[in-house]
Amino acid sequence: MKQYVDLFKALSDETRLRIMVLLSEKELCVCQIEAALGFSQAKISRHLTVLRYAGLVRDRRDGLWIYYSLAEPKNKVEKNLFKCFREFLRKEKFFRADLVNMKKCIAQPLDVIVEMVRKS
Amino acid sequence: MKQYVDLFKALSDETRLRIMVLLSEKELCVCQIEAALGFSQAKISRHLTVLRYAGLVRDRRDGLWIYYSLAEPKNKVEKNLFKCFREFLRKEKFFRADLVNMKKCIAQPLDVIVEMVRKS
DNA sequence: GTACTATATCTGTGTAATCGAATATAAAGA
DNA sequence: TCTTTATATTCGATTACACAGATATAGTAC
Repeated sequence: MKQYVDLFKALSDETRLRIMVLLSEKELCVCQIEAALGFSQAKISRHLTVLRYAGLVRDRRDGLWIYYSLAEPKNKVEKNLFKCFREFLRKEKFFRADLVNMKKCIAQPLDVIVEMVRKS
Repeated sequence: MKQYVDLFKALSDETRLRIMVLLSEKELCVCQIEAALGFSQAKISRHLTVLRYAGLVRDRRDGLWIYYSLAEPKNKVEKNLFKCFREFLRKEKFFRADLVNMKKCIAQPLDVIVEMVRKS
């Protein structure tokens, strides 16, 4: 029971929904998500922790960079939700805008992205 | 965007999840939900208001009694979620227990249910 | 009209979630 | 070892949510 409540609670926040749509497209490192959404490092990191705790995403370290991606769905509800992200939510205009912005960001190397984010 | 956040927020509470599973089985009036879950009238009513505001349920008045049922899904995400309730969540043991209890309750006439609920 | 009843809403209170700003951690390179 | 850097966590303040108990509303019956 708590498992499902936590699942929906993790998704009941705008920032986390936007992160989930981005990750359903592609594995991303924290600074790339930061740049794509234009939020502070602390904010992104905190929300990633919530998603990780709910078992929706997993992380992989590569030196200083930490990459996040969608986790394997643990049940049929999660499987269906992931399908919703990949097939339906990404088509909504606000999420499309995030994806376009993300594509633009990740075209640049990581250290350039970080510098860009720090500036603003 | 807010539409989807509200959708998941409405589902991120144990009482509301349990109500949704009950309603995905059958239209029910407030006192029947009250009896099936064993919560106070005010608590059930408050949560039904949240679900109604999120557009997940609709109500129908019949004299003094007000019946609730699942609303028509407004998009593919809702459609998929309703399918999750009907096909997957109802098979989990805690939700099964609610359904069994609900069946037992609704076998009695409404006024008997109300009397029963008031006693405890 | 009054009395009654099923449901909705308000009020006050405790708890949990979110935020920005500051600080801590862990890996890399010198 | 010392410095730098990407990410995580803590702190204090604010806001949102859930609850019980009391009250209001809207229908029924007389």
